[in-house]
This record gives sequence, structure tokens and C-alpha cells, in this order.
Amino acid sequence: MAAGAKVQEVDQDDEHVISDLEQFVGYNLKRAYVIVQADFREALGQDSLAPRVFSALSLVVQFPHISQSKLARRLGIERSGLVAIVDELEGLGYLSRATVPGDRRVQALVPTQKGRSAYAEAVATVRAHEKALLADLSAAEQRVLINLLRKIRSKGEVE
Amino acid sequence: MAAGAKVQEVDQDDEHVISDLEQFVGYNLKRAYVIVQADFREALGQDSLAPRVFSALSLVVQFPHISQSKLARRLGIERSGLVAIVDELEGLGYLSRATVPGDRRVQALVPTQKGRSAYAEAVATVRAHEKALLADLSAAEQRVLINLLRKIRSKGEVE
DNA sequence: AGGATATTGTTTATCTGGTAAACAGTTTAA
DNA sequence: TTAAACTGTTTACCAGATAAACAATATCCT
Repeated sequence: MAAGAKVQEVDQDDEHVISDLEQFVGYNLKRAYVIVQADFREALGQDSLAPRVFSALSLVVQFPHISQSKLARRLGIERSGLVAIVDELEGLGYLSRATVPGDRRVQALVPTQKGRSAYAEAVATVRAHEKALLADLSAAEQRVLINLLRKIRSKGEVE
Repeated sequence: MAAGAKVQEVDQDDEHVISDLEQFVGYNLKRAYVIVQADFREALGQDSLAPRVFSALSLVVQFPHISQSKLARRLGIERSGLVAIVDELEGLGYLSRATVPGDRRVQALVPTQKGRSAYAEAVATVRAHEKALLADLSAAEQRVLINLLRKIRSKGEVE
């Protein structure tokens, strides 16, 4: 039990000394998220789609005629926040707001052909970048990772 | 090659239909991160520390006399952004900016006793909340998750 | 020595993503 | 038919983050 008070003068490179924070899932999640997100942005470039816009487009392509409310719920954001995203996609000519016969409140979002092919291209790009970024992880590891993350996600979607 | 064009009329509850996005690590990472972060905030409450303030305090407690520049680098943020965080921690009486004999530019951050105990308490709280949130994951799964996330993190710390 | 260069903490302006509250138009329920 | 609920939207706001400039100080170079 000798020698325990030498913690004061640590002025060198604490750079990769392991820290308390690393025990928390939340901290590791955040750091990993930041990295993957940066890679995503680099993949699709400033010219193109931000992550959330990409996600919105993805759902519109997969579920044509989805309403904005449903889309927002599915994306986990407020309807008010979705407006700008849909505006952007409409401005790019990737979708159009279509009126729905039965209900004059809702606007069905339908992807254009341009939107569909832009999405297909974006998917390929993102997939390639993600593959490169995660080259350290085997296919099995990636599956495990996604499944663990999905387990966490399921805790939040309760509401 | 029969029957492939029935994708149009999906107007029911698409709620938990599996979507394209789920194949991407980035998407799952983001969703999981949002949930864990919300839980963290609930744990420490609006009264108390935001995640980034908690992280800063953690490193100051672990590495007393760390400089603001080093702290910022370690947190992965800009020095300019750190100022407000340190201001807040100083305002709470959790640390003080101490001058350093050798170099009059740097301000060494030293935790107060109050800061140390506040941190210890916060760690316990966060740990308990995280444990509850991640109850679905076994201890082994949590270790695996953290290690996989750490692998991703290592790709980013290169620079 | 002294001048260029670099570093530290800081302020300011700016951007992004996101929420909350209010609103008009429309539909549904009592 | 009146009350309640829902849809898309605008507006105001907030959090976190970056970039650029700056004064004070330190280091390097010959």
C-alpha cells in the first residue's frame, strides 16, 4: 500500500492513457457515431444529401405516398422539422407533394424517377464508404454490432 | 420474374416494417446514440451536468492540472468550444483555473473537492441508469459492444 | 540579441439539427 | 352542429459545434 499519491504531475502525453469515460456505453457510442457520421458526410459530400435528408428520401422511395406525419414519426423527429427536409427534396426534384383524394389535409410524398435513381446511387456510395471505414470489423462482427444496436433501439421506440 | 410491381399502395401501418436504412451501421448507431443520450440526460437531469460537461469534469478529475488545449483535444472538440464548458464547471465550484509557473499562457484545470465528489456521485448515477437501460444486454454483450465501438473509434483518432 | 513562428485561452459570428408553441384548414366524433 | 383531433406549416428559440480573428506569451533560428 505504498506509493499512491503521484497523480499530480501528469504533464506529458496523456494522449492514450485509458480514461474513466470509456467504461460507459454512451461515451463510446457518441464517439463512434461522430466518426461514422463524418465519413457519411464525406461520402455524400457537401454538394449532396445530409444524413437526415438521405434517410427521408430512403423512406419515401420505399414507402411511396407516405404522409409527412408518418414520415416524421418514423424518422423520430417532429413534423415541423420535416418541412425543410421535404422542401429540399422537392427542390432537388426528388419527390413531389401529392394531394390525397380522401383527405385534403395530408400530402402524400411520392418519389420521382430522378429521386429513385439518386437514392440508388447514394445507397451504393454510402455502402461502399461504410465498408471501407469498417474494414477492421469482420462481416460477423458487423452483424453482431448491428444487432446489439438494434436491441438498444428497441428500448427507445416504446414510448 | 412474375409479380414485382406491388410496392405502390402501402398505406396501412408501415410502423415496424423493416426498412432499407437498418442495413447501415451509421443509421443504427445514430438511433441508439439518441436513446442512450436521452437516458443520460434524464439521469443527470436538467439541473445538473450535460454529457459534454460531465466528460470534461471526468477528465479534469482524472488528470488534474490538464490544460484546456489538451482537454479539448482529448474531448475531440475545439478549444473555443471548451471555454463555456470550463466556465460552467468553474461557476459550479467544481474546478479552478490555476496559473502554471513555467508558462503564463496555459491555465491548469484543477478539480475542487466539491468537484471530485460531484463527479463520483454523477458516475454512480450514470452507471446505474445505463445498467437499467441496457438490462437486455448481458455483461458479455456489453463488453463486445464496447469493444466493437472502440474499434470504430480507433479509425477516427488517427489524424 | 531580435524577429519570425507557434501556442494558449478567448471572443465573436455563424451553421446545423432539433424542439415547442401557435395557427389555419380540414376531418372525425359526440 | 359543436367540440375535439389531426395535418402541414411558420416562427421563435436552444444546444452543440466550427472557424476566424486576437492579444498575450513562448519558442526557434541564425
